[in-house]
Amino acid sequence: MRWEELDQQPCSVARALSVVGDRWTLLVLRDCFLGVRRFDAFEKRLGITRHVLTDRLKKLVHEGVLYKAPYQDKPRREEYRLTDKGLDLHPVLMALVSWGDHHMADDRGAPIVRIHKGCGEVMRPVMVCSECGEPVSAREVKVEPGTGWAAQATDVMPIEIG
Amino acid sequence: MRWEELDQQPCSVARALSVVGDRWTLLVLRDCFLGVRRFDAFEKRLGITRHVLTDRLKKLVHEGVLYKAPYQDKPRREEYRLTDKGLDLHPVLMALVSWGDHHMADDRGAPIVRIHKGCGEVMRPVMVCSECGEPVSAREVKVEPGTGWAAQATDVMPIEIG
DNA sequence: TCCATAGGTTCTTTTTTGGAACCTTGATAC
DNA sequence: GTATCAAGGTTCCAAAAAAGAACCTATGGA
Repeated sequence: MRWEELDQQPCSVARALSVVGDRWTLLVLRDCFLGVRRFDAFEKRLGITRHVLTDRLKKLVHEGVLYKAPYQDKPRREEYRLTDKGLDLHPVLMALVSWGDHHMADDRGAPIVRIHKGCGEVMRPVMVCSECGEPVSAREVKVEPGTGWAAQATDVMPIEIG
Repeated sequence: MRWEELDQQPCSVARALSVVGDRWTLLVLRDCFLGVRRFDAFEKRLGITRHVLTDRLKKLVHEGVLYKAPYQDKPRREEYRLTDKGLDLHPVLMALVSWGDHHMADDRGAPIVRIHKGCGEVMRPVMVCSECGEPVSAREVKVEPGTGWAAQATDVMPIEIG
């Protein structure tokens, strides 16, 4: 499979990664969630080349994850903001943050802490089951083909992890 | 910032992405969570080139996300399995699945469904606050520097998203 | 002897990045 | 009026990474 065919796979992970799965995209989105909106701010913070930044922002707008909103005329300037589709990526960033805090932090601890406005406490994100509310780990989830499953000769049925 | 310097950033997202943030790594891990363990199985399922697959598996072993376990002698063969550090990436994959199911599915619905063994129901993963147990969305989280924060001239303080 | 299998390595070509310079529109300084 | 600056790009070239195919090694079987 070529990278460009990813979005046609019968797999939500593959389809999601076809949008956010390349080198800089999730870092651009991290900055979006931190409130960064302008081209030169992304450039300065990320140290990304302008060429690549242009490309990633265009792609994210095209996919409906960001939208361009004018913030002045004469000369016209536009900034990039998260759409609802983009805001829905928050759990992905939170999951990465959580893993990074746990497994990649140095001895000084987490560089950034998150406070849940609802309860006012410093929080960790926890993944729970939508049905029973219990935290879910890898071994507690079984996968099965769903309605969108279209088996192809090259597909391998998912099996359970041991 | 060059891509290779990502792991030195004072940001858990950047550090996490320095391990799993390139083109094929998260797809390799998806297959690990589905029970795939052998080189040729990854190759057939992903359609990735052998060169890139070798490189990604080596990197994941080096980072402690996978480990090699022998499954036969004469000739010696080894398979790749998730370590605890690797299993902890499950929420990242779940978050991507959830977003993909919601925003990238075609009209046939999700290709794969997940069943929570604990309650037996078809589940969606939900991100909740570790302190109060309520679901958290992007707008309900405030970020602040933590103990590992080491401000540098080029750093920009996180601001709240609007 | 010939073929197959698992797990790679090597080679060449095509795409992506990195890095720097240049362009455009208007605002402001001299 | 000329010079400079800012934001948000585009263009060009070199370096790095990925795609695609062929080759290598150890063993086992027909």
